[in-house]
Amino acid sequence: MESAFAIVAEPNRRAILRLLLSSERSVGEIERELRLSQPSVSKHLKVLREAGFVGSRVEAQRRLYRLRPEPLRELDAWFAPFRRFWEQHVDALAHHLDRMDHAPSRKRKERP
Amino acid sequence: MESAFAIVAEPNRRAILRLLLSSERSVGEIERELRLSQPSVSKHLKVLREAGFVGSRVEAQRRLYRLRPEPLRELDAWFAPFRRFWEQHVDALAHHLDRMDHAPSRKRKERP
DNA sequence: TCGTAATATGCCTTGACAGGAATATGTATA
DNA sequence: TATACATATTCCTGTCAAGGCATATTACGA
Repeated sequence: MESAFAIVAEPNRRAILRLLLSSERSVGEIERELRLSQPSVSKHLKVLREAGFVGSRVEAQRRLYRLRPEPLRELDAWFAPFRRFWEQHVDALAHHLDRMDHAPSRKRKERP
Repeated sequence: MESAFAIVAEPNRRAILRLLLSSERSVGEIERELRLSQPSVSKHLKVLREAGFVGSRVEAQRRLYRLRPEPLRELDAWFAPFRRFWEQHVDALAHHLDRMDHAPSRKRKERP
Protein backbone atom coordinates (compact mmCIF):
# COMPACT_ATOMS: atom_id res chain seq x y z
CA MET A 1 0.00 0.00 0.00
CA GLU A 2 2.34 2.64 -1.22
CA SER A 3 0.54 5.86 -1.80
CA ALA A 4 -1.77 7.84 0.41
CA PHE A 5 -4.17 7.96 -2.52
CA ALA A 6 -4.58 4.22 -2.56
CA ILE A 7 -5.31 4.31 1.12
CA VAL A 8 -8.19 6.73 0.95
CA ALA A 9 -9.49 4.97 -2.13
CA GLU A 10 -11.02 2.33 0.14
CA PRO A 11 -14.56 3.34 1.17
CA ASN A 12 -14.46 1.81 4.64
CA ARG A 13 -11.21 3.55 5.39
CA ARG A 14 -12.71 6.85 4.35
CA ALA A 15 -15.63 6.13 6.65
CA ILE A 16 -13.23 5.49 9.51
CA LEU A 17 -11.43 8.74 8.85
CA ARG A 18 -14.69 10.64 8.83
CA LEU A 19 -15.64 9.06 12.13
CA LEU A 20 -12.38 10.00 13.75
CA LEU A 21 -12.89 13.55 12.61
CA SER A 22 -15.32 14.17 15.43
CA SER A 23 -13.45 12.33 18.16
CA GLU A 24 -11.16 9.44 18.91
CA ARG A 25 -12.73 5.99 19.10
CA SER A 26 -11.94 2.48 20.12
CA VAL A 27 -11.88 -0.37 17.65
CA GLY A 28 -15.15 -1.68 19.03
CA GLU A 29 -16.86 1.64 18.61
CA ILE A 30 -15.81 1.90 14.99
CA GLU A 31 -16.89 -1.67 14.49
CA ARG A 32 -20.38 -0.93 15.76
CA GLU A 33 -20.87 2.48 14.19
CA LEU A 34 -19.80 1.29 10.75
CA ARG A 35 -21.17 -2.23 11.11
CA LEU A 36 -17.92 -3.80 10.06
CA SER A 37 -16.35 -6.95 11.36
CA GLN A 38 -13.74 -6.56 14.04
CA PRO A 39 -10.88 -8.03 11.98
CA SER A 40 -11.77 -5.76 9.12
CA VAL A 41 -11.61 -2.70 11.35
CA SER A 42 -8.31 -3.79 12.84
CA LYS A 43 -6.84 -4.37 9.41
CA HIS A 44 -7.93 -1.03 8.07
CA LEU A 45 -6.62 0.68 11.14
CA LYS A 46 -3.31 -1.02 10.65
CA VAL A 47 -3.08 0.33 7.12
CA LEU A 48 -4.08 3.79 8.27
CA ARG A 49 -1.65 3.69 11.16
CA GLU A 50 1.32 2.58 9.08
CA ALA A 51 0.61 5.38 6.64
CA GLY A 52 0.37 7.90 9.44
CA PHE A 53 -3.29 8.72 9.01
CA VAL A 54 -4.11 7.73 12.56
CA GLY A 55 -2.39 7.37 15.85
CA SER A 56 -3.45 5.38 18.88
CA ARG A 57 -3.22 5.45 22.60
CA VAL A 58 -3.96 2.71 25.07
CA GLU A 59 -6.70 3.10 27.62
CA ALA A 60 -7.30 0.03 29.75
CA GLN A 61 -7.97 -2.85 27.38
CA ARG A 62 -8.93 -0.56 24.56
CA ARG A 63 -6.99 1.24 21.96
CA LEU A 64 -8.23 4.68 21.14
CA TYR A 65 -7.50 5.83 17.62
CA ARG A 66 -7.31 9.42 16.60
CA LEU A 67 -6.77 11.30 13.39
CA ARG A 68 -3.37 12.62 12.39
CA PRO A 69 -3.20 15.50 9.97
CA GLU A 70 -0.05 15.05 7.92
CA PRO A 71 -0.97 12.52 5.23
CA LEU A 72 -4.25 14.21 4.52
CA ARG A 73 -2.44 17.48 4.10
CA GLU A 74 -0.16 15.86 1.62
CA LEU A 75 -3.13 14.62 -0.35
CA ASP A 76 -4.71 18.00 -0.27
CA ALA A 77 -1.52 19.57 -1.50
CA TRP A 78 -1.79 17.47 -4.62
CA PHE A 79 -5.14 19.05 -5.34
CA ALA A 80 -3.94 22.61 -5.00
CA PRO A 81 -3.06 23.14 -8.68
CA PHE A 82 -6.34 21.65 -9.76
CA ARG A 83 -8.20 23.87 -7.36
CA ARG A 84 -6.77 26.85 -9.14
CA PHE A 85 -7.82 25.31 -12.42
CA TRP A 86 -11.45 24.84 -11.58
CA GLU A 87 -11.74 28.14 -9.81
CA GLN A 88 -11.14 29.71 -13.17
CA HIS A 89 -13.90 27.54 -14.52
CA VAL A 90 -16.29 28.65 -11.82
CA ASP A 91 -15.52 32.22 -12.68
CA ALA A 92 -16.10 31.57 -16.35
CA LEU A 93 -19.41 29.92 -15.59
CA ALA A 94 -20.45 32.76 -13.35
CA HIS A 95 -19.63 35.27 -16.06
CA HIS A 96 -21.55 33.29 -18.55
CA LEU A 97 -24.63 33.11 -16.38
CA ASP A 98 -24.32 36.77 -15.64
CA ARG A 99 -24.34 37.57 -19.29
CA MET A 100 -27.35 35.39 -19.89
CA ASP A 101 -29.07 37.32 -17.16
CA HIS A 102 -27.65 40.43 -18.75
CA ALA A 103 -27.63 41.83 -15.30
CA PRO A 104 -24.58 43.23 -13.60
CA SER A 105 -23.03 40.83 -11.22
CA ARG A 106 -23.79 41.57 -7.60
CA LYS A 107 -21.66 38.91 -6.16
CA ARG A 108 -18.07 39.79 -6.60
CA LYS A 109 -15.01 37.98 -5.57
CA GLU A 110 -13.74 39.06 -2.23
CA ARG A 111 -10.61 41.03 -2.32
CA PRO A 112 -8.41 40.70 0.74
CA MET B 1 -14.16 1.57 -11.19
CA GLU B 2 -16.83 3.14 -9.10
CA SER B 3 -15.46 6.02 -7.12
CA ALA B 4 -13.50 9.05 -8.15
CA PHE B 5 -11.07 8.17 -5.39
CA ALA B 6 -10.19 4.88 -6.98
CA ILE B 7 -9.57 6.66 -10.23
CA VAL B 8 -7.01 9.11 -8.93
CA ALA B 9 -5.43 6.33 -6.90
CA GLU B 10 -3.65 5.16 -10.02
CA PRO B 11 -0.29 6.93 -10.42
CA ASN B 12 -0.29 7.06 -14.21
CA ARG B 13 -3.74 8.57 -14.22
CA ARG B 14 -2.61 11.22 -11.81
CA ALA B 15 0.30 11.93 -14.10
CA ILE B 16 -2.07 12.33 -17.01
CA LEU B 17 -4.24 14.73 -15.05
CA ARG B 18 -1.22 16.79 -14.12
CA LEU B 19 -0.16 16.93 -17.74
CA LEU B 20 -3.55 18.10 -18.88
CA LEU B 21 -3.44 20.82 -16.29
CA SER B 22 -1.18 22.90 -18.48
CA SER B 23 -2.88 22.24 -21.80
CA GLU B 24 -4.83 19.71 -23.80
CA ARG B 25 -2.88 16.90 -25.43
CA SER B 26 -3.26 14.12 -27.90
CA VAL B 27 -2.90 10.50 -26.93
CA GLY B 28 0.44 10.33 -28.63
CA GLU B 29 1.77 13.30 -26.76
CA ILE B 30 0.79 11.82 -23.45
CA GLU B 31 2.30 8.55 -24.51
CA ARG B 32 5.64 10.17 -25.21
CA GLU B 33 5.75 12.57 -22.30
CA LEU B 34 4.92 9.89 -19.76
CA ARG B 35 6.69 7.06 -21.58
CA LEU B 36 3.69 4.81 -21.42
CA SER B 37 2.48 2.37 -24.01
CA GLN B 38 -0.22 3.62 -26.31
CA PRO B 39 -2.84 1.07 -25.20
CA SER B 40 -2.15 1.95 -21.61
CA VAL B 41 -2.74 5.63 -22.27
CA SER B 42 -5.91 4.93 -24.19
CA LYS B 43 -7.24 2.74 -21.42
CA HIS B 44 -6.50 5.25 -18.72
CA LEU B 45 -8.09 7.97 -20.77
CA LYS B 46 -11.15 5.84 -21.18
CA VAL B 47 -11.46 5.47 -17.43
CA LEU B 48 -10.91 9.17 -16.92
CA ARG B 49 -13.38 10.06 -19.63
CA GLU B 50 -16.14 7.81 -18.34
CA ALA B 51 -15.73 9.31 -14.90
CA GLY B 52 -15.87 12.83 -16.31
CA PHE B 53 -12.31 13.80 -15.44
CA VAL B 54 -11.47 14.57 -19.04
CA GLY B 55 -13.23 15.49 -22.23
CA SER B 56 -11.99 15.18 -25.77
CA ARG B 57 -12.33 16.84 -29.10
CA VAL B 58 -11.32 15.57 -32.48
CA GLU B 59 -8.72 17.36 -34.53
CA ALA B 60 -7.81 15.61 -37.76
CA GLN B 61 -6.76 12.08 -36.85
CA ARG B 62 -6.01 13.02 -33.29
CA ARG B 63 -8.08 13.25 -30.24
CA LEU B 64 -7.22 16.10 -27.96
CA TYR B 65 -7.99 15.49 -24.33
CA ARG B 66 -8.59 18.24 -21.84
CA LEU B 67 -9.28 18.44 -18.15
CA ARG B 68 -12.78 18.77 -16.78
CA PRO B 69 -13.23 20.27 -13.34
CA GLU B 70 -16.25 18.60 -11.79
CA PRO B 71 -14.97 15.27 -10.47
CA LEU B 72 -11.90 16.85 -9.00
CA ARG B 73 -14.04 19.37 -7.25
CA GLU B 74 -16.07 16.58 -5.79
CA LEU B 75 -12.96 14.94 -4.47
CA ASP B 76 -11.74 18.16 -3.02
CA ALA B 77 -15.06 18.65 -1.30
CA TRP B 78 -14.48 15.46 0.60
CA PHE B 79 -11.32 16.94 2.02
CA ALA B 80 -12.91 20.12 3.24
CA PRO B 81 -13.76 18.89 6.76
CA PHE B 82 -10.29 17.47 7.16
CA ARG B 83 -8.76 20.69 6.02
CA ARG B 84 -10.49 22.44 8.87
CA PHE B 85 -9.20 19.76 11.19
CA TRP B 86 -5.57 20.13 10.34
CA GLU B 87 -5.72 23.86 10.21
CA GLN B 88 -6.44 23.72 13.89
CA HIS B 89 -3.40 21.53 14.25
CA VAL B 90 -1.23 23.97 12.40
CA ASP B 91 -2.42 26.66 14.76
CA ALA B 92 -1.68 24.49 17.74
CA LEU B 93 1.78 23.80 16.44
CA ALA B 94 2.42 27.46 15.80
CA HIS B 95 1.35 28.33 19.31
CA HIS B 96 3.53 25.66 20.69
CA LEU B 97 6.55 26.86 18.80
CA ASP B 98 5.79 30.39 19.86
CA ARG B 99 5.82 29.36 23.44
CA MET B 100 9.10 27.57 23.01
CA ASP B 101 10.46 30.70 21.44
CA HIS B 102 9.44 32.91 24.27
CA ALA B 103 10.17 30.52 27.04
CA PRO B 104 13.69 30.55 28.36
CA SER B 105 15.28 27.40 27.20
CA ARG B 106 18.88 26.36 27.36
CA LYS B 107 19.27 24.03 24.52
CA ARG B 108 17.08 24.38 21.59
CA LYS B 109 17.13 22.61 18.32
CA GLU B 110 17.31 24.88 15.37
CA ARG B 111 14.02 25.56 13.86
CA PRO B 112 13.49 26.62 10.23
C1' DT C 1 -9.50 3.25 -53.19
C1' DC C 2 -5.26 2.00 -50.93
C1' DG C 3 -2.06 2.78 -47.48
C1' DT C 4 -0.79 4.87 -43.32
C1' DA C 5 -1.07 7.25 -39.04
C1' DA C 6 -3.64 7.71 -34.68
C1' DT C 7 -6.40 5.73 -31.41
C1' DA C 8 -9.39 2.16 -29.41
C1' DT C 9 -10.42 -2.54 -27.99
C1' DG C 10 -10.02 -7.59 -26.76
C1' DC C 11 -7.72 -11.26 -24.59
C1' DC C 12 -4.71 -13.02 -21.27
C1' DT C 13 -1.80 -13.17 -17.30
C1' DT C 14 -0.38 -11.55 -13.02
C1' DG C 15 -0.50 -9.35 -8.75
C1' DA C 16 -2.72 -6.86 -5.08
C1' DC C 17 -6.06 -6.41 -1.83
C1' DA C 18 -10.51 -6.84 0.85
C1' DG C 19 -13.31 -9.93 3.50
C1' DG C 20 -14.42 -14.06 6.39
C1' DA C 21 -13.34 -17.53 9.88
C1' DA C 22 -10.40 -19.10 13.13
C1' DT C 23 -6.88 -18.17 16.24
C1' DA C 24 -3.27 -15.60 18.77
C1' DT C 25 -1.91 -11.88 21.83
C1' DG C 26 -2.67 -8.98 25.44
C1' DT C 27 -5.01 -6.96 29.49
C1' DA C 28 -8.02 -6.46 33.34
C1' DT C 29 -10.93 -8.45 37.10
C1' DA C 30 -12.36 -12.13 40.23
C1' DT D 1 -4.26 -18.23 38.27
C1' DA D 2 -8.35 -18.59 35.59
C1' DT D 3 -11.56 -16.27 32.82
C1' DA D 4 -13.65 -12.98 30.00
C1' DC D 5 -13.03 -8.99 27.06
C1' DA D 6 -10.65 -6.18 23.44
C1' DT D 7 -7.72 -6.13 19.68
C1' DA D 8 -4.34 -8.10 16.44
C1' DT D 9 -2.83 -11.55 13.21
C1' DT D 10 -2.84 -15.53 10.07
C1' DC D 11 -4.56 -18.16 6.32
C1' DC D 12 -7.52 -18.68 2.58
C1' DT D 13 -10.23 -17.29 -1.28
C1' DG D 14 -12.56 -14.45 -4.72
C1' DT D 15 -12.41 -10.30 -7.25
C1' DC D 16 -10.74 -6.76 -9.84
C1' DA D 17 -7.74 -3.94 -12.26
C1' DA D 18 -3.24 -2.88 -14.81
C1' DG D 19 -0.07 -4.07 -18.39
C1' DG D 20 1.53 -6.43 -22.64
C1' DC D 21 0.56 -7.89 -27.12
C1' DA D 22 -2.13 -8.33 -30.98
C1' DT D 23 -5.77 -6.59 -33.61
C1' DA D 24 -9.73 -3.64 -34.82
C1' DT D 25 -11.43 0.93 -35.94
C1' DT D 26 -11.33 5.45 -37.67
C1' DA D 27 -9.76 9.37 -40.34
C1' DC D 28 -6.63 11.34 -43.45
C1' DG D 29 -3.64 11.83 -47.74
C1' DA D 30 -2.13 10.43 -52.29
